[in-house]
Order: sequence, then structure tokens, then C-alpha cells
Amino acid sequence: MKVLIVEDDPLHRSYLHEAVNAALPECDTVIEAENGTVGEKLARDHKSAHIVMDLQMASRNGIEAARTIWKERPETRILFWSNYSDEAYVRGVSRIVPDGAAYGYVLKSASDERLKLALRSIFIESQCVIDREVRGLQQKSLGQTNGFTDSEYEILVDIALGLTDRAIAKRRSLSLRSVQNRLQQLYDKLDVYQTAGDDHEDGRFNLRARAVTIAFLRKLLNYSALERAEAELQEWLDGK
Amino acid sequence: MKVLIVEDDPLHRSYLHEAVNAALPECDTVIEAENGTVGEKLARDHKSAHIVMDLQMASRNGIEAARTIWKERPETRILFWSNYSDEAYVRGVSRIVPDGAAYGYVLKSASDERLKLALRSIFIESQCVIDREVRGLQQKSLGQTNGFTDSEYEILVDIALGLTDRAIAKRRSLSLRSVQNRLQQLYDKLDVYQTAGDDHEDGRFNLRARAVTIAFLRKLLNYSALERAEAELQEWLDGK
DNA sequence: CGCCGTCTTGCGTAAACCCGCAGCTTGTCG
DNA sequence: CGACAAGCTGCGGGTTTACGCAAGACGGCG
Repeated sequence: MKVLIVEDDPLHRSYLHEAVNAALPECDTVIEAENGTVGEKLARDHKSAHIVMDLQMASRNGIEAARTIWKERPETRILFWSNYSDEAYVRGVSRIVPDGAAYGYVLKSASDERLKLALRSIFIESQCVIDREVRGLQQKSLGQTNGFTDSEYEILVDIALGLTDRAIAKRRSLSLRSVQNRLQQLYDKLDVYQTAGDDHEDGRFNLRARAVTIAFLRKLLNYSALERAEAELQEWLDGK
Repeated sequence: MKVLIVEDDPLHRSYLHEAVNAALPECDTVIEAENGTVGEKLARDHKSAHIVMDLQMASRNGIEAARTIWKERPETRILFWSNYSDEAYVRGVSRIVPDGAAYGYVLKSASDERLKLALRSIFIESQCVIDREVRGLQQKSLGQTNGFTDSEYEILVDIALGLTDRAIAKRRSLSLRSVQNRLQQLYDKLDVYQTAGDDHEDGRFNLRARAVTIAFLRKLLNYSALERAEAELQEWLDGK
């Protein structure tokens, strides 16, 4: 059995290497990649079936890399090992995992035991392992309770990118008014009005900009999500 | 000599611990804190004069912690040890370092040698050590060439927070028109127009929102900067 | 001192945004 | 089938933005 480790940080990389050796005696080869780009290449070259992947890398982040890897070989087992459980990450991962694929999401703050257990569960038993904390987010985010619909999230991303209502309408094939409806919905859910100040007179917020800020502060958005969205946007723009 | 290490990640913490021991034989005690809050407390209790500090920690980030520590004891020597050289961080640090204080900014990607050298330079020689890469940013950001004035940065933050023109005017004691002037200046420098699409007809950007996005993508802003700005804003709001 | 560049402010306008109101289309359920 | 909720759309109008134009204010500099 071969395992591919994709991780920015040398310290974490060697820690992972050791953990893999300790948890998986049946593993005879461990390969390492220091960013997503190299990770993709190595995965392709070695036809890796077992990958441990960091999210948040400089050159090409874990979600991007995982997406192309899964596109080529959907049965690949990937364990995401991340510092954060931002909703943006969780949502990003959920969006790309193929049907029935075995994957995991473990936080770096987890204990050695948990990490090793996850390694065995995913790589040997083909079982999904999601950290409790992450799991919570996932439920909340997918269930509509207090969470955001895909369409709401979509429009959030669109205004975060800085599109006008009209542009959004064109992109999503909606009327102007519908876009604005969704925006209101979003403002509602994000409590933009509440923070907008009790006394309306003094200093109001720009709802659109404020919504993005709040989403950032709540980790609904983060740099990586923005980056991905921006790339998609450019793609769309190019495709006329 | 005592050294205080403030760092989230256990792996990095122990790495730092070793590095300090190796580089500073004259250091007899090393204390560790796993976040900014604890870091502040320990610094106070031990009257620490030598600190190695991570930026980007969950509970209270390095900039916040450093600010209060320097406020209490401005001659404290602090070495910032960070993963990133976002302009937002560099600017944040520059803003809080007291006159004549010795401090350093070294990236985690630097070699062992560089780290050890920096430790000795700062703690023994009281000399500032700024990584070349960070230095570059600093120059660019402070010199006006291609960089942003404080007033431009200020207004960038304000719209990122989601304030209206009117609110910004009130906060910064300016007229509405002046605020808008600065905004135009900002839009200019950020190249909002260029990205706004060559064909004006199709889909334009919302300049205000787009500016914030671009700033994020260029690391002029990041989560930590937003968080700090939001806290300041709340403070201002409370103070009527 | 007069000239000039930078910054501030006011006026006015076209566009974009926020949103209440109301008519339509769907899908679901009894 | 009728009722009802949820989403899309157009209309209308009040507010906010973006920005050209132009009149001061302030600070160097020859």
C-alpha cells in the first residue's frame, strides 16, 4: 500500500509521515508533496489511492487538488487534515466529494489517536470519518435550520465577488428582481439589519458590503473560497 | 535570560523551543503559551523581555497580544514568526511597534539558520531583523509607490466593514464628498475599473464590493485585519 | 509675494440598490 | 380538484453611489 501526503508545512509533513507509518504497518511507501500542484502530479503518476491532504496551501489549495484528483479517479480515498473547520471549507469539500467516495476530515488539533484511527478507518475500512466539530457544521449547513440554502450561498458569493445585481441576474439566469429577492433573504439570515444599528439615524451600514463582512467574520467565506469563486467567475467571463 | 514562546501549534511550539535552546545558551528558562490570551498573562506575570510570537492564533492573535504587551512594557523585544507575509499583517505590525523597539519578523519558511540568527540579533544585540520578503512589502506599503496611503487604507477598511459613505464621513470627520473622493482614489489604485470588464455593456462590477474583493485577493486585507477593524468599529459605535 | 499641486467641499445627475405591493407559475397535500 | 406555500417577475419610488465640474483652503518653492 502506498500513501501520498500533501502538506505545506515540513513539520506537519514529517509528523504525518510518522503517523502513517505507525498507524498503517501495511503501508510500504510514503510519498510527500509540498503543495497542491505537486500533489496532483504525484497522485497521477503513482495512481495514488490513498491521500492525506492539507487544505490551505499556497500554490494550489487542497480543495482544488482534491477536485482534479477525484475527477480523474473518483474512488481515491482522501483524508483532509486541516487547521480550521470554517464553514467555507466544509462546504467546499462537501461540494466536490464524489458519490460514495470514502473520505475524512480531521482537524490538526485532534489527538494522535484520532488521526491514526481515521487513517485506518478510511484507508483500510473505506469508511468516512468526519470530526465531530466539522460534522456539526456540515449538518447545520446542509439542513436548512439556521443554515444557508445553496441559492443563498450562491448569491452571497456573487456579491462577495463584487458583481452588480444585473450581472448576477445574467450569470444565474434570473430577473433583476429575483436577484434582489434573494439578497433580501440573505440579509435577513445574516442579521444585517440588527447590526445595522438600533438608531437608524446615525450611521447605517451598506447592506451589501456588510453582508460580505459578516459572512467573513462567521467563516462562511474565507480566502480560499473567494479565490475559487474568482477563478470560476473568470472562467464564466471568458466563456462570454 | 527568559524567553516566552506564544504559538498555537504544538509542533511549531516545540520546534521553537528547541531553536531557542540551540541559539541562546544564555537562556535558562523557556515558557510557552498556546494562544494570545495566555501569552499576555504570562508576559505580565513574568515581566518577559523576550518573546517569540506567532501571528494568527485562534483565541487572540499575535498583533492584539503584542499591542497590549508593548503598551505595558514598550522595551519588550518581540520576534514575530509567521506563516504569511500578507500586507495586512505587515501593516498591522508596523502600526503597533513602539518607537525604537527592537523586533523581528521572520517567516516560518525560513531556514533554521535564519531563525537562530534572528533570535540572537534581536534578543542579544537588540537589532531589528525583518525577512527580506517582508521588508519588500513594508517598503512598498509605506513608500507611496504603488502602495497605499494611510488614508486610502483607512477608507478601504471602512467600506470592507460595510459602512455607508455617510457613516464613514461621520467617523472620519469628513464631508460626504471627500469620502467619495477617497473612494475614487482607492478604486483607481486597485484597478477596479480594469477588471470591471472591457465591454462595459455586459456585466459591470459593483465598485465598492469589488474593491474589497480585490483587496482580499491581494492580501491587503485578511481575516485578522477585518476582525481587528470590526472590534475598533464596535468600540467607536459604543462611544456614540 | 504669486504660482502650483494636493486636499476638501458643495452642487447636480445618472445609475444602482433596497424593498413594498401584486400578479403568475409550480409543487405539494388533503 | 381546490387550497396553500414558495419562488419568480414587473412596477414604482425612496435612498445611496459614482463622479464631473468648480470653488476655496493649505503648503511649499522660486
